[in-house]
Amino acid sequence: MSEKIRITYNGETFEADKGVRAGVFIKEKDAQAGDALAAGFNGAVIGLNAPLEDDGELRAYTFADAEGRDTYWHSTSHVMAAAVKKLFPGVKVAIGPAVEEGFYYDFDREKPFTEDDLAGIEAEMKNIIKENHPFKRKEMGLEDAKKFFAGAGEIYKTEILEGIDAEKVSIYETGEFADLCRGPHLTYTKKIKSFKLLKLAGAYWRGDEKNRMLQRIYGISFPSQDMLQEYLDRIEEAKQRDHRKLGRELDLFSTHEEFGAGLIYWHPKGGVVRKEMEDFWRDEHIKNGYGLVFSPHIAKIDLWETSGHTGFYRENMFDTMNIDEMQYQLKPMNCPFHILMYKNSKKSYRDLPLRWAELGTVYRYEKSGVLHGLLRVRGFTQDDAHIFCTEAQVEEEIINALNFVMHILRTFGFKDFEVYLSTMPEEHIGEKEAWEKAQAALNAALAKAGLKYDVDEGGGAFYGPKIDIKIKDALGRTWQCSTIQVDFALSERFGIDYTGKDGNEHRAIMIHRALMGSLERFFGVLIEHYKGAFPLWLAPVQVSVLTITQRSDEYAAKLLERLKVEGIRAVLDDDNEKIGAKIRKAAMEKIPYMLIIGDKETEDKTVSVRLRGGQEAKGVDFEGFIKRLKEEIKNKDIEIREI
RNA sequence: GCCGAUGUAGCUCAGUGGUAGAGCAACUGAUUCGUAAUCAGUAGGUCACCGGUUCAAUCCCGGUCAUCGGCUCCA
Repeated sequence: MSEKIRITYNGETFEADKGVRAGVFIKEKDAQAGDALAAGFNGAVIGLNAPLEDDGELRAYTFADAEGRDTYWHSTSHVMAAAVKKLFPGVKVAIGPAVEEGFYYDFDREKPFTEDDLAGIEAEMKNIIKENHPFKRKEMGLEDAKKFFAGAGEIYKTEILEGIDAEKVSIYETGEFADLCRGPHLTYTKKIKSFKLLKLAGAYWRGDEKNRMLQRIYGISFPSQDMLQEYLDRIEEAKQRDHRKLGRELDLFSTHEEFGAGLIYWHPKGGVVRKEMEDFWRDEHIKNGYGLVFSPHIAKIDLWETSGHTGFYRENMFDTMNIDEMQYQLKPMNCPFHILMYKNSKKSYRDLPLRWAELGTVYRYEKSGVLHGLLRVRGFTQDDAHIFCTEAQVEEEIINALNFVMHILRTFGFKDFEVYLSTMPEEHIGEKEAWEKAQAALNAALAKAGLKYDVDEGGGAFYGPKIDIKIKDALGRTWQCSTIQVDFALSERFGIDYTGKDGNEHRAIMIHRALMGSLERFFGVLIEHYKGAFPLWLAPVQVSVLTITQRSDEYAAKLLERLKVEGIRAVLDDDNEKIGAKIRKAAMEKIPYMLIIGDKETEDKTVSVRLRGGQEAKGVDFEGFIKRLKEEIKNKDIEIREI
C-alpha cells in the first residue's frame, strides 16, 4: 500500500498516491482538462510529468493561461535549439526564454544565420516534433553540471552556472539536446502543433553592449494552425496600420533622412490634426487653471550645468554651439526655463500652486538605431507643464493632473489604460522621508481618482517618484505617453522657494507632467489607433463634395463655399471621372463624409450623403446636414452616427 | 552605437556585367457617366552616395549615409 497525499483540485479534495504525476492526476479527475499544458502546485508552475510529493492545491494551466503559454513557448524554444544544434553542431547556446508573444533563443555562431537558414531550422523542428521526444528532466549537482557544460564547450551555460547558488540544478533533454533549464516543460514535443520562426536579430549577451553579440531567433507557437494564422493576421493588421505607411499614403507627414534622421515634417493635412490637438490642449489648460508660457529653444550651457543635465543627461543632448565665444545648448527639456520664470519674482504661498504649460519643442540625441517614425525621434514637441506647489498641495495637484490626463486621453478616443506608480530607486537624491511623503501623496491621489494601478518598485527616476499612464490602442497594444513626476532635484539645485504664512522661506515642490507626451508620438499613436480614419473633429478633410457630371459643378461649388463659411474642412472633387472612381479616391483618403451631387440633387437642392463606413442617404437637407456636422465636431464624437 | 536585411520613377515593386521596366499616381485628349478604379496617349530615373575591380558596373568588392527588424524579457 503506497503512501497517500491529499490534493485539492478545482475546490475538491482528493486522496492520491504519493508521487502521482500531476498530469495523470488531472486527467483522472478532470475530463475537461485534456488540453492542460502545465500545472500549478502550491504556487509553483510545474510540468505535467512532475510527481506530487506533498499535500497541496493543484490546478491545470492551458494555453489560455499565461503559465501555460510560457511553458508552451519555452518548450518550443528548446525544440528550436535542438534543431539548431543538430544542423549547426559548433553553435553555442545562450538563453531561450518565453517572452510576451512567443519565444527566442540566443546562439553564438561565427556566421550569422540567414533567412534561408530559418526554413531549414523549421524543417528540422518539424522532424523533432514528429519524432515525439519527451522533455526529460534530470537533476545534476552544481559541480557536475559545470563539468558537463564545460566539457560540451557551452561557455554561456557555465557562466550562468557560476551565478547559481544551489546544490542541484536541472537539465532538460530533448532528443540529443540537453539544456540547463529550470523548466517546466511540456511532456512531449508532439504537443507543439504549429509554430513559426519570425525574425533574426542580433542581441548582446545579457543585454549589455560591452558583451559579445549573439544571434537571436524569434518564433512563436500555438496549439492549432488557426491560432497561428490569427496571430499572423494580427501582425499583418498592425502592418496595415503602421503610421509610417499611412503617414505617406494620407500625406500627413514626411521625414527627410538625407538632411537629418529623426526629424519630422508635418504636411498641411498632418498640420490640421496638430492644430486641432493643440487648440483642444490649450483650451483645456486655460479651463484647468494653467498659464500658457513660451520659452526659447537654446540657452547658455551654464543653465544646463545648474540643472544638472550636463551630468546625467549629457548623452541625450546635441553638442553645444559656439556663439560669440560662448557655448549655447539646444534644449532637451523645458523645465529649466520654467524655473527661471518662476524665479523671476519672489513667490509667496498665496501664489501657489502655479501651473505653467508649454508646447515646448525639444531636441534630444537618440542613437541612430532606435529612431522609429514618429514614435522615436530627435526633435519633438512636448506638451509639458510644471506645477510649483507646497508640500500640502501635492496630493490635490496630482489628483487634478490625473483627472486631467484621463479627460484628455478619453476625448481622443482611448478607453483602456495601464497605470504604474514607480517608487524610489537605489540611486536617488533627496531624503527618504521626502520620497515617502511624495509616494504617499501619489498613492492617495491614485486611490481618490479611482484608478487601478501597479507599483513598479524602485522604478522611479533618480529625482523623484512618478506615475506613468500607458494607453491601449484599438489592437490592444500599449503606448507610454502620459507621465506625472515629482522632482526633488531641480527644486534643490535652483533653490525654488516661496515665502510661507510664517514669513519663512520654504522649498516648493515641483511636478513635471505631460499628457500626450510628445505631439509627434501621440500623433503616431492616433494614426495607428484610428488606422488613419480620424474622428470628424480631427479629420484633415471632413467633407468631400463629389459631382457626377459637370452639369452639377456650379451647385457643388456653392455647397463647398457654404461648408467653408461654416468652418468645415471641405474639398470639391470636380475631376472628369466617374462617380465610382471619385468615391474610391475619397474612401482611400478616409474622408468621413462624401456629398454626392448629380442632376437630382442639383434640381431638388438636396445632397446625397455617403458616410465613411459606406452607408448612404439620399435627398438630405443640406442645412440639416451642416447642423449635424457642427454638432459632431463640437462634441468631438469618436464614431460617426448613422444617418 | 552594435548585429542582420534593405536602398531602382512620387508610391508599390520587377530586372540584368553591355548605361533600365511594370502597375498605380501625374500630365494631355476623348468620354458626361448615380455610390470603391472609363479609354487612349505623354512625360518621368546620376539605379542612395563615394571609391575600387573591369574594355564596360545599377549589378561584383570596399566604405559612407539612411531605412527596416532587433539589441528590456535571464537556467
